Amino acid sequence: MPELPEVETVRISLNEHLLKCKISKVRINVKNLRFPVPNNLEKSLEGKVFEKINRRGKYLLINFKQDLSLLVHLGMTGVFKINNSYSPEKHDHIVIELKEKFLIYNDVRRFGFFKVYKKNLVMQSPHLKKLGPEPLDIGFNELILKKKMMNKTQNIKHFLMDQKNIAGLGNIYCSEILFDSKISPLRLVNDMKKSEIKKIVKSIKKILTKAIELGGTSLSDYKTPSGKLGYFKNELKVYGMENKNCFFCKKRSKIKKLVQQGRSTFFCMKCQK
DNA sequence: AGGGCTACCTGTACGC
DNA sequence: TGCGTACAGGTAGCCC
Repeated sequence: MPELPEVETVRISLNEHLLKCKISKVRINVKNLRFPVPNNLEKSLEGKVFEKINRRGKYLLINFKQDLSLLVHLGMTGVFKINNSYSPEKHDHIVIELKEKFLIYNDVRRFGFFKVYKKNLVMQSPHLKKLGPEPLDIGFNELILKKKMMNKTQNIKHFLMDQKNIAGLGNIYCSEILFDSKISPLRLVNDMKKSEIKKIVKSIKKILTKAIELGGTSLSDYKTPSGKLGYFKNELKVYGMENKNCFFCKKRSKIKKLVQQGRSTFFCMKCQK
């Protein structure tokens, strides 16, 4: 499910609902997520009070008033649900009880994970340490990307997908970003012109910002913690659009699908050079 | 050191 | 209807 816009939407929603709430009880139904749920998670969380929730790339950093940060990755199908009462559903792995509220972690494929850190150590976690820059930071620009591209021979789609280069882009938004910047996903990074890199940076910011405004993209699993869908689905121009007329050149060309590094890429051969 | 590929898991869609 | 297969928003950890 979740790339940067979805995780950011979840972050905003959790912040709205959980700030200052105190955890009364934690129940773990399934221990084997991507990594084992920390042994003492129930004990670590009970009695804790939610503070500001942050995001880095596709990771959530859930902070507590006490000296504790919960690092959460949603994998492919991880969702949080916030309800006033609890009625069990399939794949509810972690149920966190608050005063008159339940926070539930549900994850069909179990690729998500939870890890517990002391506040000052969470940024040192191996997951976060290797992440590239935040694409929506003001300081993120073509010079930073260009530097990362030096001496690399990969195609641009693969490059954008690598979290070491930029944090937060995934399979949907990489196709959409390259379509928006009219750059072919097959282009190799070492022969990209500065003007093209600039276009890509502009498209990254534009697409991600718009997607956050619309609450992310709901394909099958993804919903916000309060159960809302993400409406960027209606803005997708190429992802999942194989054989459809191209949004830009209309009937002159159809969207093609190809597989790069084992992942589907969608693009227009006429518009993207 | 750096890159490429696979495994992890369940659900769904599709062809036969 | 049922079975087999391919594919799905991600990434750690293996191998080369």
